[in-house]
Amino acid sequence: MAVTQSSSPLRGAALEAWRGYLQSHAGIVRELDADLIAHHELTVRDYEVLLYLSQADDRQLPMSALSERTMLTRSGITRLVDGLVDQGMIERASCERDARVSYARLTDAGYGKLRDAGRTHVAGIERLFLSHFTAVELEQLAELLSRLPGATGGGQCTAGGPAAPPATESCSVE
Amino acid sequence: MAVTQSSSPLRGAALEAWRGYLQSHAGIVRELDADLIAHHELTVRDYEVLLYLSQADDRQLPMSALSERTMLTRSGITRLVDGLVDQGMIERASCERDARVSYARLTDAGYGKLRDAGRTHVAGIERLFLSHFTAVELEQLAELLSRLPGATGGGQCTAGGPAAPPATESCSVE
DNA sequence: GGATTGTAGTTGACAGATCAACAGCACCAG
DNA sequence: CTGGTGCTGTTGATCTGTCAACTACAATCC
Repeated sequence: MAVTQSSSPLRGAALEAWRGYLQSHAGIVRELDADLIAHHELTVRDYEVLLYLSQADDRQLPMSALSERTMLTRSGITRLVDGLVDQGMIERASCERDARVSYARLTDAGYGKLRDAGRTHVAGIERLFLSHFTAVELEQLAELLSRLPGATGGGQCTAGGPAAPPATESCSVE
Repeated sequence: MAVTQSSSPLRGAALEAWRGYLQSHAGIVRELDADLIAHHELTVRDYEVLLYLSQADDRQLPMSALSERTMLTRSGITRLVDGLVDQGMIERASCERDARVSYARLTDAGYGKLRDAGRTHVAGIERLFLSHFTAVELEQLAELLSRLPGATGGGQCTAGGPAAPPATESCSVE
């Protein structure tokens, strides 16, 4: 389990890897957020939600599915979606089969906004993250990061709803 | 520059790498935080601040130096430090040479708390992050992540204060 | 010296997210 | 069909951190 020396200080590559992991994340997310807000009045979180919806069947997803994908709390998602509903990008819909679930559905306006913002966002990701690596390195990185907790699969929708994840995902609307 | 195709959707390894990066970070930090709070009533941020102070000369650092290292705003650091002062882990000190700067100095109580919490925290980092990689892989990872913005060097103290970073850093008090 | 410019830190107002508690519904056991 | 258990989503209270504005001081230029 490699936890035998758990009380020894972190050293060398281990420390660098960990620090790099933490600090780069903070810096990149902050800048992506600033970019998206400046150009589209949209948060990275907002964008993420719109994106997930755009990839789902009928462009809708139960709240809890959004919660899992975004790593937010259910209550966090409720409030985030509230905001997007106020802006007209999302509308709520009820589920016929299970009256507990409430779908968040992407509106046409939301889809349009997502397309616009997507250009900015993908450009940002490439500039701040992808452009620093070669294709081979990206594969290495993907493989390494996939072993970490939370990164596995992304989590399916546990509700019996029709929210089967599409086979090929993308990070901007195509 | 590799930004020529900036409007194309992210695919394959690029997408996996990026998703893994985001999701693993959220999951790991959340769990580390829960661990530390449960066992020591301390946030990861709190821990980070105490750690940086413990590594500095005289166990003190100007607020802005803390701000750079933690990737927090100056105002964020003010409030975080306020909390740690209330808990008696940090005390404020003024600078003789520059009346604008205010040092945060680690108290003995804070140092003790840091030592205790360090065991939990390092164990958590090893369990959630390090244990998934070999030594060679950690070197690769460190090298790859070091290219990302925000991960470079960690930033020195811009104030003329005596806060020269130590040559060998560690991630827990030794 | 005196004015200008820039830096360090704090504060008020606010956004973002969490936790705990709750209401409504599904489902299984009896 | 009735009761218990568990899941979904929302709400109130709270916390954390940001932004913008401000004070106080330093440094530079005239």
